[in-house]
Formats: sequence, structure tokens, C-alpha cells
Amino acid sequence: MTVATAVVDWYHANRRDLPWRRDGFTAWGTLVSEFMLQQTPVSRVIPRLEEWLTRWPTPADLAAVPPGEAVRAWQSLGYPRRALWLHACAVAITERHGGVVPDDVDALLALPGIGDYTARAVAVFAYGERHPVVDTNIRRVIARAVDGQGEPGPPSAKRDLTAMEALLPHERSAAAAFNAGMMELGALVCVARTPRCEECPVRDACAWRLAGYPVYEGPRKAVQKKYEGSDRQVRGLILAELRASHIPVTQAEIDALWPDAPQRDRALAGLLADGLAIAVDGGYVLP
DNA sequence: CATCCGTGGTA
DNA sequence: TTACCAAGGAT
Repeated sequence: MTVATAVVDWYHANRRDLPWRRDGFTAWGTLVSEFMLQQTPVSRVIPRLEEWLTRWPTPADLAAVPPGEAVRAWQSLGYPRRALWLHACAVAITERHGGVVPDDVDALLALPGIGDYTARAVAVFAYGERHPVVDTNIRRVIARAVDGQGEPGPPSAKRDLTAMEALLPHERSAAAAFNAGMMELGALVCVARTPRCEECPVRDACAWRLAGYPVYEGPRKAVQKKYEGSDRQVRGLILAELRASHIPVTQAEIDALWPDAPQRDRALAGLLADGLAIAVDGGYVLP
């Protein structure tokens, strides 16, 4: 049995019942879910996703409201620029693609907020196209099972896609199941901290296991800066105030949110530059 | 290629 | 408590 077959069989027996895997889930739903899942865990995405798709069941529905409504409905999913990009995406799909989510990777890549991962994920999971998909889970599984390393090195789109392509089944539905299965394997079994190798469908072929689990010696990932006291935190505080208010938030109210004036000004300027806030008479509002 | 961009859960 | 981690993308 090949690695691909083992992963596909395991996936069919162990896949979680997630909203975006339901029968009849739309391509638009897939696109929204992929935006939300960019760096945000599944458990936090599910409730927001249901709300969004109930309120905006098609791209045209979202495109018809101001972008600030998207930012507000994003709530605390984090990285709120994604809400802005998703709204811009809905506008572009409505204007350029007749309201239909494209199935072509290059057309998807041309949309705001869609990069290499999301473009392929939509083409594969919404439309069943045959492409390799590479996300953080798959990079880790390949690093271990194929390369015999405990952690993936720095991302390299060409190398990662080549590695995935080499394993990808030819038949479209099998290829889609393999992509999903590799992601699910990385999410449930081949996890970052304490992998559950005894449950792994490819343990007998895993290069990392066969090599005796060598400790990773390559370049370390850049450490994420502390959130407490960061510009990100201040931006978050200001944006939460804008989301909560339906009238302009005054400069005085913003001043009360954070004591360090230069940092506060920097955060507000950043929000304005990103289009997450706009200055109006009497203060600041969502776009 | 490195850095910036939120927020919350977990070991 | 701190540090790491989570279906990335833009610049």
C-alpha cells in the first residue's frame, strides 16, 4: 500500500465532521472558511462561519454592505485585515466573475487576501481540481515522514509544492482526499508538540521514526513577539472600541484606551493606513 | 527573505 | 507564568 493510499484510507475513516465538509457546502462557504482559518483555530472559526454564511450566503450579499460590517462581524477572530480583504474579495468576485467564486488557481490568486495556500485550497476543496495543497500541517508531515526531520525548515513554495506533487494521486477525487487527509493527519496525529505516532497510518514508512526521532537542528522559526504591550494589542483595543460603537469614537475616548501616546498614535495611524478605521467629523468609525 | 498583522487555548 | 501554537498573506 502506498503512502497516499494509507493517508486516504485513514482520512475516510477518521475525518472530523466539519461544516465545510458537509454535502452541498458552497464554494463561497469554502472561501469564507479558508479566510477565517488563516491562523485561527477550527474551534473558534465554526460559530463565526455559521453566522457569516447565514447573513451573507453569496459574495453579492457581502459586497452589498459596507466593509465595516464585515470587520464588525469578524468579532475577535484576529487579524481583522482578513475581514477587509474578504469583503474586497466579495466585491471583486461580484464585479469580475459574475458573483461566482472562480475555480482557477490564477484567477483566485489575483483576488485580495488570497495567496498560494488559499487559492489551491478553494480550487481543490470547493471544485475538486487536482493541485497540490501545502499548509503548515502538510509541511510538518512531509518534513517528518519524507525528509526525516522533526520540524519543517523555512517555507519554500517551490520545494514544498514539488514534494507534495510527488505524492499526489492522479485521480481527482483521490488527490483531493489526499490533500485533506494530509492536513487532517497533521492536525490530529502528526501534531507539532507531541505527535501520536502510535496512531499514525504511515508510521511504518515514516523517515523521522525510522531515523530514531532525531532532534531538529535546522534554523529556528522566528519567535513571535509578545502580545502584551505590543502595537498589535493597542490596535486591537482601538478596533474593539470602533466595533462596539455605532457613532464616531472620539479622540478623547481613544486616548483613554492606552497611556503611551506615541504608541497609541502609531496604532491609530496603522489602522487608518490599513483602511480598518476612517476619520470623520467628531472622531473615528469603521469603514 | 524578514517582519508585521490578533486573539485565545494549552502544556 | 511564559512560550508555543493555530487550514497565511502582504509588503
